[in-house]
Amino acid sequence: MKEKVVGALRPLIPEEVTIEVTIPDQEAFGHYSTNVAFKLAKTRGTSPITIAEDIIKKISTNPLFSRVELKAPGFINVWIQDIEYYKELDKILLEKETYGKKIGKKNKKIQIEYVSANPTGPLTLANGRGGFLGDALSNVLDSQGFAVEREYYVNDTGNQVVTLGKSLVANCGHIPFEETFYKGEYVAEWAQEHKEFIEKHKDDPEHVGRAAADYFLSLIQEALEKKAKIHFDRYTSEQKDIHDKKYVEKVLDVLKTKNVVYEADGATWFKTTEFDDDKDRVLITSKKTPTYLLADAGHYLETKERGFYGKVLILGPDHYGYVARIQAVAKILGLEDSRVIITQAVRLLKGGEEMKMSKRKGAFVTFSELIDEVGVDVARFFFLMISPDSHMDFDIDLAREHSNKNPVFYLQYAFVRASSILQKTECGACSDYAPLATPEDTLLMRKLSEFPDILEEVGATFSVHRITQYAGELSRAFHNFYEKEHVDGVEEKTMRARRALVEASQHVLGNTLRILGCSTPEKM
RNA sequence: GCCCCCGUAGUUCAACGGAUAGAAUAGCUCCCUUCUAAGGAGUAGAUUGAGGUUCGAUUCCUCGCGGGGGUACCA
Repeated sequence: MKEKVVGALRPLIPEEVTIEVTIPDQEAFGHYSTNVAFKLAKTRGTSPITIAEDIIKKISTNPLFSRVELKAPGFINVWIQDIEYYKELDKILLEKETYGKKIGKKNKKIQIEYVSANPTGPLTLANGRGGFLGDALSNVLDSQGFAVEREYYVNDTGNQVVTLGKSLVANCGHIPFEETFYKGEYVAEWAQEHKEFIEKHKDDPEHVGRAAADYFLSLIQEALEKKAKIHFDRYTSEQKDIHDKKYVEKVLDVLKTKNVVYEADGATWFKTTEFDDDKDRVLITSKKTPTYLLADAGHYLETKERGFYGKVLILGPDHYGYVARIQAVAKILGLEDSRVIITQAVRLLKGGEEMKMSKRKGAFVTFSELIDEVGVDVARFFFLMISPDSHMDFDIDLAREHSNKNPVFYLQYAFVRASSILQKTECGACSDYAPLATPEDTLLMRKLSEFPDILEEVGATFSVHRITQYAGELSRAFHNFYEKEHVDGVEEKTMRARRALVEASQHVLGNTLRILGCSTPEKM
């Protein structure tokens, strides 16, 4: 609907001025509102009022609007003709679960990499936050016509695997324990269960580490796919897909041809300072081992070679320092659209006191445990409500209490109520929506039509939490409608119109839940 | 030290530079002969401080004050 409003204004506004159209928080200011008059006033040197008056004169005859109004100091507020909303209802009833999706060729390949937790232990809450975000963002981009690949990059080789192996060997008492080793319960458990295996391979910690890593990865996969419903198209193996396929060597050659590589102090460096980094970074150490940056660069090259025009990398707060250098890689390789989203920390509280999460120290509540505690829909919705930039406090003691009061139930309950009405009423198709005249009817009707606009906006800005916001507004509109208006037991024409409205609501409520990755229960 | 994020109701979070700063939850008052009360109506409650830019600042800039994270030839 927003698109139509912009379309009506477009011919009147110079091309270089972007037209912003918002939905005012109160109906007295119109269904839609724009501030273009303010923007034009700046360049033209006339008052916003004069400009707005001029624009209003020209659009007031447009059949799209039922009313157009100037509001001081220069807002242009418009009301949409009912017929436009009726058309939208028809569209929803026709398109059903595809309403809001952009159909057509999916020729833009974009890769979303998320979680990518090292297989050295269970998933943390921070991993989960990025996981939910990546999963939901993938759903949105998919709906907006991108060919999305959901990727988990598995660091299944290198130093940390050796360290994990050594931690296990040390756990069985074959070598002394060192400060850098992994300490969690999970390490001790695995060591206990594989005593003989570890003893046999105690001189090859990498072998031990790899076996354990394989096991931890299988646990992670199970927790993600089955429990958290966070899905991936591809688990890319650093060893098999990058090292074995020579991407490390290949990318080094590429970087060299771009003149951004030099030798110093026996190491090979990448001139990332030319790309807003604080300092240059090492690609190959003086001991002639490649760093993770080089392997990751190989990974980016592999993505680029498989035809992706863009990549979104979702990382936890501990990887902030990595952004500049990986963006340098993306730029050099010519990846058209490379974005990095840093999710801020999830602070875990217990009875109001902070609990430190640390894989190495082993003191933490895992992502799986959280889901066991509150359920996947609640955890997902709660995490997705919050902007990735916000630090997040999660009190595990209040978790169950939160779960009983979580807004996701409010949304699901609206869906259940809609489904229930549809089951209990029966009538033919509706051809006349005019009986939808009460404030509750029309507010709900208008709210439904916002759904495609929200998806489009999130597709462009990646602000997934806007969807959970919208979900709250939509379900509120529905519950209000449900309380005040009846479908059953009213006059035939009204019943037909209302039932159609309920059916449309059920589709949009369902679509909202599905795009967030939450379930759509028929009963609660 | 330097870099990044955050600071909004008692609490957890919203608010492309827009209009009377929104929700949820906790509190208080009401509403179940009604398509599921996991609901609805009402009430009370907030922008860390000082400057600046602007017609307009929670939002942008500067400086404080708080909290978190990052600053390896580790990953």
